[in-house]
Amino acid sequence: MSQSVAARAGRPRDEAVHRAILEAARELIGELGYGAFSIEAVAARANVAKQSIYRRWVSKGALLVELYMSGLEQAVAPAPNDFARDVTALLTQTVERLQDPAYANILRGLMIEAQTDPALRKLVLEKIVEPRRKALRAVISRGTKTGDLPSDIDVETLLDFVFGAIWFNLLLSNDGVPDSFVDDVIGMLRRFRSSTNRDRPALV
Amino acid sequence: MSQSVAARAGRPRDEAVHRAILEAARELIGELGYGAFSIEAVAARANVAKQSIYRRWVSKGALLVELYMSGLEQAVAPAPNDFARDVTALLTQTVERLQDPAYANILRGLMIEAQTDPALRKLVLEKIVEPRRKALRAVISRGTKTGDLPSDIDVETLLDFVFGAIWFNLLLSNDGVPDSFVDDVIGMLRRFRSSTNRDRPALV
Amino acid sequence: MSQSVAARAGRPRDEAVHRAILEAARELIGELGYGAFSIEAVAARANVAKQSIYRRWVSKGALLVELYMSGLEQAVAPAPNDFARDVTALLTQTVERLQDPAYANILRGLMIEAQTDPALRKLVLEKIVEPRRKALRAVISRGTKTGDLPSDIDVETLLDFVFGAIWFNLLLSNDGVPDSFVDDVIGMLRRFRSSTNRDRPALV
Amino acid sequence: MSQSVAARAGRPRDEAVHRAILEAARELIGELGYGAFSIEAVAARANVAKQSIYRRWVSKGALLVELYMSGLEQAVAPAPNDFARDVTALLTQTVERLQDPAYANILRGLMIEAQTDPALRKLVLEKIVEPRRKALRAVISRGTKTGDLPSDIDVETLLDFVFGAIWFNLLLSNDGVPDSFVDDVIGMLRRFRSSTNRDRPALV
DNA sequence: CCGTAAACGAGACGGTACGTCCTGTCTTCTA
DNA sequence: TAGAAGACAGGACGTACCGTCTCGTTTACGG
Repeated sequence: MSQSVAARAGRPRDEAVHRAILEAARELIGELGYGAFSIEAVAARANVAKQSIYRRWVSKGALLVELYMSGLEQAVAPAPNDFARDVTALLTQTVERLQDPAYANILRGLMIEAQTDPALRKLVLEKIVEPRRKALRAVISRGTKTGDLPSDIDVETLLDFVFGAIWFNLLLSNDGVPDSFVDDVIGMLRRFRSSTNRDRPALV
Repeated sequence: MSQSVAARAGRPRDEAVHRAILEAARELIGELGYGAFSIEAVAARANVAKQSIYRRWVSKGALLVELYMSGLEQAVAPAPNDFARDVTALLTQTVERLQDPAYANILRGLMIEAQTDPALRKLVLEKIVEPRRKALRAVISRGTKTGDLPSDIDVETLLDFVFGAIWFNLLLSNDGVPDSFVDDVIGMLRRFRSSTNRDRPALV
Repeated sequence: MSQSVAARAGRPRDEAVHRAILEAARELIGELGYGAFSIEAVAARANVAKQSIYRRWVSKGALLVELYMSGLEQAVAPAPNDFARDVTALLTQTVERLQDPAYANILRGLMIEAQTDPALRKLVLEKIVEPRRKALRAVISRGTKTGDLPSDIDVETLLDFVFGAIWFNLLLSNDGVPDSFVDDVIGMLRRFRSSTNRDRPALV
Repeated sequence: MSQSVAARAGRPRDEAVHRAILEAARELIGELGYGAFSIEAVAARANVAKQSIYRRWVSKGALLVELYMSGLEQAVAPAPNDFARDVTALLTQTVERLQDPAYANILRGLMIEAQTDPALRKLVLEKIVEPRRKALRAVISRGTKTGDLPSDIDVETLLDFVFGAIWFNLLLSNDGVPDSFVDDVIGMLRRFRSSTNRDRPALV
């Protein structure tokens, strides 16, 4: 929680080393895939000692997390205007990033590592998964207020649906997340809207 | 012609060896997780030569596929009565299997291996993913005819939602697929129900 | 010692198989050297079952022995005329056979196998080493009678010298047994002769 | 310039590891023979990673070479007094070392490996064979000057004889190099002695 | 001429060792 | 202390052969 890192004794970490590692890692995983992504390979490509990597990240997974985050532009909160446009903006941002093989492979690698590293699994949830869910949760929440979604929609399950589908396509499908994905989701969300309008009165 | 498979020359594969491997593998992955699942460990526990494993399966992943399938009872087609009950039956079967740590770990392992093995990814889709999708697709299809679901629902995206959510929970969530999952899905599906008839025109 | 093998029940050994194995073995060891000479490789090249090899020879070494002997023409006893010519004839025969890479490699292989197989070591001594020594021993013996060699020469050590030098060159030298070898030996043997003539009278 | 070898970067090789490997190797090959001498066995007995062996020696044979040399006391040049005593001293040293099963097995192993490894064959010649030949060559050379040997003796063939006989007995004979060997050689060398002066013309 | 019995191709099997790769830690020298 | 370099114990990989075994099929001979 201490923000300004207490200046430690001795030689300070070299920022250039940090960057060189991230760059080498991104190249490797982007060009050759996760299979070629080993600490040794990264160190070799970055002309850096293995120890310099372990000094900064506790595991391959931790490096992947930073690798994923380092390229993230500040996620701009969508101007709250139109529900469909907000959803589209949010998901398009996510999906487009997955067109980049580097990003896609980083996420694949994170998923692999998380399976045998509980600490990393937690980290992935906190740093990568939850922020995205939070953003979509906010949009959905606004949608329930504008009537674009039923007010009693099961938000968490809906989030599981949407992000689950993205992960699934990323990890298993032949062509990654399909181009039509965002539209498809919008199409599904529209289904809920109407159910609100007409059903609800009849039932309650 | 009644001889379905021409008897190959040479000593036939020993069925007991086959079983011993699968059993050892299931024990290892069930008790110690995917991290302990190495060909060497399986061979050692099964009292079998490594080569006897490589002779049967081209990769760790291929073994995992058979491991997953070997325990599958014939999937009984649900008696086509009630939509909600059919969905419940189908998903409960799937979700309950994931309570078994062995099955869950097998699927986690498959996901890991599939990331660096395109042939395996295809195999997983064909042998594991698609059959389940097919089953749910059939139930959904019946649902559209009985009016439980709108007839123009986007079936494939819906399947992505449901199975994506399952995979996501299996791979990343703290507690695996939640107990309420099947009910949650039913709840979501109900949202679509009455929307079928004629609210589309009103919206578009 | 029973010469006519008692006719056993069952299918008799196939002589063609026998020959095919020897032929394949000779090709392999001649062309690719002893490193490529494995039972599996021989069986594969001969289109023969491994068992058919083990049925005939207890070990790789035993096969090598037969391989070595199978090509040996009956060693003609040199007509007892001139000492130097007898020695030359005998050694030339030996040395020339070693020009054939197949023979040379067979002997190298035999030496290798003999190091870890006492039974084979004995066999090599009996079947390959001793016959040659016996032949040279006879020539030397005649030489002592004709005065070409001193009568009290240490025959066994002399045999060790000559055949030791051959083995040494075969196994370690850059170019195998040198072309001049037979002449060199004759030259050395001549040294002994003269010692007889002059020393002996003075000494005895 | 006093720093004979530029200190290489990185952690230096651990001298204790080096010794542990040699010791384990010597024990194995001495007690159990060359058949038990595998890199894996050596690593296991030395409590050392296989890689630590491969890092130091390119092959089993290279390790054997060092193993052979590591125990060699500085070969003291024999005080040039009596020819027979010099020869005796030199050969006794060689032969006695072969009484040690470890040394004998090391040389047997070297011979085995050299047959399929040309680089090793060269190394054995350079590091093991040639130094011994050089030593005996020097003694012989002195012998020709003192009249103990004819001045025009064929030195290299003589060396082939002596060392060939040693190798031959080491590799194939029932009891290794015989106890009488050194005396036998001396006896043979004496044969040459008086032949030096002028019997050549008489013979040719 | 029919059954017994071994030979035969084929290839499975338990084992052992190979040489390589990578992990995460360590030890050195040089900033 | 950081950093490059690389050693280290350990673990697993996938491959190659070993010598034995178990199949189905073939080929003699002896009753």
